[in-house]
Amino acid sequence: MELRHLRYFVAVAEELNFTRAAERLGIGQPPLSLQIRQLEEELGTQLFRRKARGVELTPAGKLLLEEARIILRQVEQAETGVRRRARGETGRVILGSGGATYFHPLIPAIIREFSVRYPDVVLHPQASSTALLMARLHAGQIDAAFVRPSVDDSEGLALHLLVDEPMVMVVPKHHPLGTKSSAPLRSFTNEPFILYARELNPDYHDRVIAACRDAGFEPRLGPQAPQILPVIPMVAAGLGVSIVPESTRQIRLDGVVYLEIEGKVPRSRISLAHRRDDRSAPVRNLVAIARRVAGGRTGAAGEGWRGDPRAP
Amino acid sequence: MELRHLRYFVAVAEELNFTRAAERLGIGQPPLSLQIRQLEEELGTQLFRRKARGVELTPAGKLLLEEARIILRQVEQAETGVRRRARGETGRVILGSGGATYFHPLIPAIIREFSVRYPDVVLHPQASSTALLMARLHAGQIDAAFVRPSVDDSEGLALHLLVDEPMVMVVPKHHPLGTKSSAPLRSFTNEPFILYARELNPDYHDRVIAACRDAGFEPRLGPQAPQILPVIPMVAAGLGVSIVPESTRQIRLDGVVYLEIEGKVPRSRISLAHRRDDRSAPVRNLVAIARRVAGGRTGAAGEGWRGDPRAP
DNA sequence: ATCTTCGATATTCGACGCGTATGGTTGGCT
DNA sequence: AGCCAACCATACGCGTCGAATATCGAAGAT
Repeated sequence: MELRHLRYFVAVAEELNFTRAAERLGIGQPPLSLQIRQLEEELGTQLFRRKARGVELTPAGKLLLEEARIILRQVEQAETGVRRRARGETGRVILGSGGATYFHPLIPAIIREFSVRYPDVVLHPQASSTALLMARLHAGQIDAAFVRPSVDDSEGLALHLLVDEPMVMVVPKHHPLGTKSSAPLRSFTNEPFILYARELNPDYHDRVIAACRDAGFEPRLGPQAPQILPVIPMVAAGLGVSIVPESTRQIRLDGVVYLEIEGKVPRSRISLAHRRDDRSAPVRNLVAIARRVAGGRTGAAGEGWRGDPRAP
Repeated sequence: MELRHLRYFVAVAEELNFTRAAERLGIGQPPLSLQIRQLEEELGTQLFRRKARGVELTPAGKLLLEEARIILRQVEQAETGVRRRARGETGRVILGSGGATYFHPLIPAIIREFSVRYPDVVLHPQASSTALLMARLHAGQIDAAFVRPSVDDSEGLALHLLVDEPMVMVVPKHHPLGTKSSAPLRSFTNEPFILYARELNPDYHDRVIAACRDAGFEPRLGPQAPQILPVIPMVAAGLGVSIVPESTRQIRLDGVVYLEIEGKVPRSRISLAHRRDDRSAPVRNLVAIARRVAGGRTGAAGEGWRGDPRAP
């Protein structure tokens, strides 16, 4: 049996007239008669009772009409379903977010935009550390992730630069610098410097150290934080000072003060990472939307997420 | 899209190898490749990712695999469903029963046998009077009925004789005849004779009267009963005497006594009636089973349902 | 580097679905 | 009663499409 048989059968069953059904199908009446006859022979039973004026359905024909309609509808739904899946309009994206990237307004904006454009793609957000996310990406456990990457192209992963934001100093409220709104980085000489654990993101760690050396001092290492985010409450607790991406200023924790860095400003990038060989349409769409929402800010020397307080 | 595409697709998706799938389908590999390509073009997307060693499903392919399996299963079920319906193994029969026919053991035996043989045919039993059942048959409200018919072939209805049973006399317990086990019909001379209303089954009525005249007397008409069945309690109530089909002896009502008729014994027939133009398979099957269960008793001069107490 | 595996391509053949022409039956109209 | 119109079945030629055979090409495996 082929779908043609069912399509023809439904047409005849609805018209109860071979000639009209054939016209509706855009074929001649004789081939239609033949196809119906074939169907009847294959099923071993009459489907229509041929009367002088048109035809009528036999009980078996009535049953087949119900079934055929269901099948044809299902085929149609399968077609559009597959097409939509291919366009990335349905499906699932497990989306990681690390390094406190979700505090940058661009990230929720991207996610919001994607959800609006692709409401039938189920997003599974997952917050973790950049290093863990990279590993899970490789392992196929997640599909994409917002990260502050160490290298621009780790094996097999594609990275799309979205943000390049300046970092800011963060000190306890009652720190001598607490009344200022900016300071040179070297003000941190001899201050206990809270850092993101090196194992989890060597690049970030090293860039911070390098920034200090650039500013002319060797940071006095204080306690380590497992992620960027916990650095803030640790500073609030008076365990030391640190520098963090400007977007974490969103965390208006009582007890901490953010200062813009005078002089050469270290910067931190946010990229969207996914497997390079992942041709999945939803991920492609996510990347496209991310780049679009990031807009002009995607350049290698991209701006911060707002009025760029960068040094000359 | 045709079912062929789906069948081929599922084979490839299951084997993940065009060559093996083609073997399984009993076709060559090149045509299989072509059909899959056609399907992909129609859907506007790749369904397989061709790798050096075999192929793998794309996300759209995975979705289509699920859908295709469902569709193919549904097509199969539709086929077998239609075949079964055509054989009368599924469906519905509205089955009337009139004239107290259901007290003849053959009737429940037929119904039981039919239910066992065709467990998926839903039987809707309906007890009524013979005349009403005939009308409903004509109107298509019921499909078949056990009746004690007046004529052997009313317009458009086919009748299959199942039973030809003797009638017996029924008298109140304290009637002078109440101690006997048989009597001549003329013992009813001058007794009030309870009869089934003539309008509802003229034939039955007339045959009873004729039997009395044969026996040499004119029955003295007593009260009328709307159906055969209520005759028995009316006799028990002392309203008169009557004759009833032997099978109603099953009703062992306190206060009535049944007597075999000596001499020429009037008889009553049970037939299975259905519309002559009704080719519905379940009805055909019901007729076949009824004739089989009725066995040798179907002859025009068929026996009673047990040891035939017929006059010579 | 060579061989093997496996899918793609090219070409021919055959079957089947479709169109045109025609026949046959039945119900309705005059 | 007879003719006509409606409508399905049959007959036959044509074109398309699906399948088989032969061959190629790419990518792992040894």
